[in-house]
Amino acid sequence: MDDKEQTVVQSIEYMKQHLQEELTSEQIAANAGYSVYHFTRTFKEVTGVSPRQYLSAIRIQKGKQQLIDSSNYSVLRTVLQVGFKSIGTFSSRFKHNVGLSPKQFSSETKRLAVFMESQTEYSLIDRLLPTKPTVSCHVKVPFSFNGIIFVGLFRRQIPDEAPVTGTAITRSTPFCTFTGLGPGTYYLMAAALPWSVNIKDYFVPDNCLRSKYEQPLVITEDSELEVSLTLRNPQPYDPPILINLPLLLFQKLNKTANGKKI
DNA sequence: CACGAACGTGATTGACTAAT
DNA sequence: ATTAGTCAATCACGTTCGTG
Repeated sequence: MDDKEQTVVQSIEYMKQHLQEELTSEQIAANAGYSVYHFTRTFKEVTGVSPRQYLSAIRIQKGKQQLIDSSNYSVLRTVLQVGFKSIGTFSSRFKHNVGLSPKQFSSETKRLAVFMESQTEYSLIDRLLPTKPTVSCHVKVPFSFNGIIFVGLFRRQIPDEAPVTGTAITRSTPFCTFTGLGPGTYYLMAAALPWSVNIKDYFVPDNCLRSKYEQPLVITEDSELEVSLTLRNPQPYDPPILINLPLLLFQKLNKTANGKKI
């Protein structure tokens, strides 16, 4: 790790240790010993997102952990431990990020985990319509990996909301094609969830292999892009994965089953 | 190249209300 | 509890420029 990365990793630790408090970028920057201006730049350079976005993401991620861990469910307690001051804000942010409200998340998680486990031999092949624009993606997977690989196109550089489009693949067919995209700028990211004994790994997947295409993908009406992703080990400065991968898979399979276009 | 400062603009926040 | 909406204050992003 170079100096920048170390600074950022330290700051992330600082954020995690002070989650309950109000934190401004100013404080975080001061802790790192830089001005807000320079710190924000450095932080974004390393993580791809602003300190603020990152902090929000950590809060929601911690919330997910709490909701999975705690046997006695209480949104209010979670909210306070995670640094939100109003239940309403937490609830709506959580829903936006995770796709389920805190309560639903808490109650549906086990069911979704069972569903995930049942997907060892699934096939999810999108019909290849020749409609431009298209983005074809090949994923390089380590030989040792055994699990399910999620690939998606996101609006933001952090997977904190459902992808514009996404799919799941396996090592045996490590490629996919996205079609029917509107013009715009997208970020291509992948996460590889190994089969796990701990359901937390499915819902708070911060130790999974991942990959992000370095450049933003600028899609115009007749784009035909071909890109390649290489899965790598997680880095300590990687932004949390807030989206609910099992849920997205579940929803996608349901749509497919209904014969609807994805 | 590493860093700091100023500033306008747009985004985010959390406190509301209110309906479900 | 959740969701949706409003709203004012705050915050931070990006840009531009300055310094050594």
